[in-house]
Amino acid sequence: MKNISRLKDSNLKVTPQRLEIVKILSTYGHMNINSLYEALREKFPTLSLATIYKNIHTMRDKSFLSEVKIPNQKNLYELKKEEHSHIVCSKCDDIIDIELDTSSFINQASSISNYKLDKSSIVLIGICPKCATI
Amino acid sequence: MKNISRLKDSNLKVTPQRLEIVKILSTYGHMNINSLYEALREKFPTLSLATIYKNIHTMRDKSFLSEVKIPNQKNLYELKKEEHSHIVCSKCDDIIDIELDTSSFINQASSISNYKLDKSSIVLIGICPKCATI
DNA sequence: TATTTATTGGATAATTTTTATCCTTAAGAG
DNA sequence: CTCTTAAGGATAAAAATTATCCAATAAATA
Repeated sequence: MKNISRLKDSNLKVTPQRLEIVKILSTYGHMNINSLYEALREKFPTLSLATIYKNIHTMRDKSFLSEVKIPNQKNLYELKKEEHSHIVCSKCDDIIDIELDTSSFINQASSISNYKLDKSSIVLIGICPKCATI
Repeated sequence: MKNISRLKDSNLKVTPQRLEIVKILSTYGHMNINSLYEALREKFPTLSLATIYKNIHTMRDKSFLSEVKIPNQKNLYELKKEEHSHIVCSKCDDIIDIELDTSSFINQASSISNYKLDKSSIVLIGICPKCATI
């Protein structure tokens, strides 16, 4: 199965708990510690909170997942993929990924600041189509 | 004094502690709870941690300051000003403000996502000029 | 396949961070 | 100047995170 090799590729031992973390995160996209915990407990009722923290940390250290910081929300975690930005609805808090061309933006910032920029953490905030109709 | 009227304009009672918070934040720009606490204790050795949390919250609620989330850092707080982005050095963690033209960027994102976007939280990460020379 | 080693998971304690409570003090309206 | 309301300090309580210990297990290797 694909998730198994994904874990192995990152030098992470394959355990049922870890596979479930991957499964849940690929289903829901972004989750904070608590919702991840609750989702995991459905399959593993005895799973310890410490297990989540430990896994989140090792997975983050091995760049298997990344931490996402959204204004007014707890830290979220998502499976690593190509660099992308996030759009969040200020009404329903729904988050989507979006791939944007940031090059002109980063060039602009580089020349103004003289920093050598290589990464970005971009969150755009607004109203999603659903909430807009309500 | 200017800081007094700034507080009053936001319907915040003017206290010595609050004035010092404004002074420190306008000096250092961005601070997390702990460094703010330590800085405040120099002038008010008996200042309680609760005082900071209470003030940070009411000031945030009244849009007197804003919370800034930077990858791999604790929440930071800065005095409210025009919308701007942040650039952070991944070596020395130094943060600077930068005003960028985000309009084309936001337009791009709006048309792709169908969200009505009105705010952004943008952090660009790289190496600052100082660290680049070392 | 069996054995061994190193890592992981679970339980729990310890720390750290944040929030709540209570009472005294002080800002500022009237 | 007096009064009302909010703020500050001390502290407890709660929530979040990290650390520790040991049994269980993944997976390397014999």
